Amino acid sequence: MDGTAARRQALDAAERLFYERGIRAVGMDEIRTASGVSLKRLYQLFPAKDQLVQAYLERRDVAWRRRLADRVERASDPGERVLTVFDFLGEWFREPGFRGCAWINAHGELGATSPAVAALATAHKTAFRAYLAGLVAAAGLPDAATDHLLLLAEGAMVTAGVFGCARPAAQAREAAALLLAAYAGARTP
Amino acid sequence: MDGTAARRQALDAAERLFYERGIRAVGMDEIRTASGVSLKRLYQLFPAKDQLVQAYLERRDVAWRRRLADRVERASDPGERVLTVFDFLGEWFREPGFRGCAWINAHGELGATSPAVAALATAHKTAFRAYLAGLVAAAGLPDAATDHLLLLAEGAMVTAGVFGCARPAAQAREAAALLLAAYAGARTP
DNA sequence: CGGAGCGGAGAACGCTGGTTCTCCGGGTGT
DNA sequence: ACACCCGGAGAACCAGCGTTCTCCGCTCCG
Repeated sequence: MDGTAARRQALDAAERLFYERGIRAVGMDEIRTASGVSLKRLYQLFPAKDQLVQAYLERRDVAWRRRLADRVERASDPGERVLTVFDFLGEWFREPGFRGCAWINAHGELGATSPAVAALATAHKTAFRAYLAGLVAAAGLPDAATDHLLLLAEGAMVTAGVFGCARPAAQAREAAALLLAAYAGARTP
Repeated sequence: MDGTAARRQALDAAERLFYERGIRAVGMDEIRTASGVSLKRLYQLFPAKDQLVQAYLERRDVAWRRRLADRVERASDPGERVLTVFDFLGEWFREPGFRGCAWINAHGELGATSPAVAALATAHKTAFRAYLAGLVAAAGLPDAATDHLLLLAEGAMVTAGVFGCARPAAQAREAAALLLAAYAGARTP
């Protein structure tokens, strides 16, 4: 097994376990068992658990935002694209094992004690917000819409996580559609 | 020091430390030092850390919802009351040491391993939603408004927590005001 | 004044988990 | 064939922490 394969397997196991159970609840030993990568190798690849945690959050950030973008691009109308974000959320919430937003969870668990984790969480949310801002601009919506939609999306993530239910995605989509209509109404009264 | 005073001091210290740093990051020894309650007494009052955690979440739930209700009741107009929720959030976010919603954080950290914590988090959010539903009904708004407002409020809490900034409260209030106008417009077009 | 019980301080205990070390087998170059 | 290196398995080490125990002084009652 070469280095990149070991790295991938380690990150796969770490991602599954950290997300499923929380970061501090998972020991390195368990990651070794789940990944089949020996402790020695694990510590060569990631000299401390912290770094494995950071690599997990970074890789998941890239993958999550690519999945979002892929899903959104299946809609062609700029106005529709904004709402597609909430369809994506609904599909995500329905996946088995969904347990809320990994960055919100990591921030709540470790944000106070690990500046690196806190920074990765804000970086992820900043990137998500920037992506939304692009959709909002392309749809000709007012700038304020970015933050309104961000709040609906974040609210849907936590609510779905805490209640273990996908409905918040549809409710957020409804609210977003009402807001979109309200912006349009205000522009051309 | 009698039992109820010791209990209060223990919970005060636990609440401050658990909220500030995360639950697993705080040891019983630290709670003893911060509260001045001996370990022996601590374990008489709360036979295990779990129970102290649950008592913390329960007491904070009551206090938080009372503060919310007190703040909202300062507005008299039913429509205004709904928006006052977001003013309350803004004041909360601005308090020194604000670090997001305690129940969202606890759920992210322990929800997967402690059914009791998960249940307390959903109970708190259910109670908050029920309170919103009362305000929505009193204002004559459609039922769907409850969940829309809930999502905005939850989104504001996480966003303020992750970015360490109070603006999301004002943005959520803006979005809520737009939604309120949209409901009114739909009812009397 | 003496003993008994209560409570505090902090040590002790056992377990968990992050990190390192030891031992060993298997492949490789000469 | 033989020395050598790489990597795996798992033990070992050490610190932190939940929980319990020991010792001691104080107070309260006879």
